Amino acid sequence: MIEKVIKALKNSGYRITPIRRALFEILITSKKPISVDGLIRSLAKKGMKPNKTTIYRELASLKTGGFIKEVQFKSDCRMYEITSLGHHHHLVCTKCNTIEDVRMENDMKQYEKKIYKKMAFKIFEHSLEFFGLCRKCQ
Amino acid sequence: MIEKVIKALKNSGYRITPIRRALFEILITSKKPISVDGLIRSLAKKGMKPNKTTIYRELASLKTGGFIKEVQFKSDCRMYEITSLGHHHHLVCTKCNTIEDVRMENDMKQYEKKIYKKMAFKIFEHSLEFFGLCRKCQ
DNA sequence: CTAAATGCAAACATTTTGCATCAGA
DNA sequence: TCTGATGCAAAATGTTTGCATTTAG
Repeated sequence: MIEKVIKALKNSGYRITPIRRALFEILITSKKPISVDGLIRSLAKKGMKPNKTTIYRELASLKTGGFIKEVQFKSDCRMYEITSLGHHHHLVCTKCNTIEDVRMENDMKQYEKKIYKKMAFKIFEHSLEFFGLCRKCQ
Repeated sequence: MIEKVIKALKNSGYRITPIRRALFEILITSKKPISVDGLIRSLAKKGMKPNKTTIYRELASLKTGGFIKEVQFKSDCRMYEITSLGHHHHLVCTKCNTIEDVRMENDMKQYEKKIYKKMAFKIFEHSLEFFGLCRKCQ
């Protein structure tokens, strides 16, 4: 998994620096959106203390390259997830703040078609987040 | 419409100041989410030049009171809309940045039930935004 | 009259920019 | 070697706080 991403990065002209490799290890194993501070904490656990600026620049670059996706829940800070996890939605627990992914089979396709017919708005992308209580917090 | 809201505000103990009244006039006629800067621009057109702090405090207070709702699209700044418009979703044009509202009949209820069965996650709220091109920009 | 609303300055948090140095390929 | 990556300081942006003054009811 990680080596596949590394290869794709190389093909896109990115250099494989220790920080960048570590970032992807974190994003891949995290499996859920993670904030800049979360990334920096995870990097610290790996013994790396990169500058915040580096992380911001890195995330901007990887976003442009299509390797990561930015998501935003309510007023909270921006979070990032790796795109290779595929399209999905988020379950945000309003008590413990954990985030779970959820995949819906036929997704929103029929809704999007309906909307196009009704409003002539051509949809390319959507974001759907659910807020509530996770199993533990109920 | 505006007088109905004013009455509700009074009942909740809010004072009806010129700024507050103007804010609601703007939120009601706008019919779509509007940013702090947008609000300040609209107020300026009405000849009012309130401090930004006032607007932030006002929005925080009205949000707590349940009169307005905060929405956030991608990396863009926070936007606000009046809650009395009812639950709906947004169509965000990625070219001209205009926002349209869209209402979906049976909404997401069946999805939310499915998710509860599958993941034991109890949903209270959701936010759904579509990104694409509006009629004019296609 | 009195608590709520406002303005102003300053603090705070997050993100971005400029520039010099470093290092992957 | 040479350009992309990094660190550091400073700036820019968006939002909040403390405190004195004003004002709606």
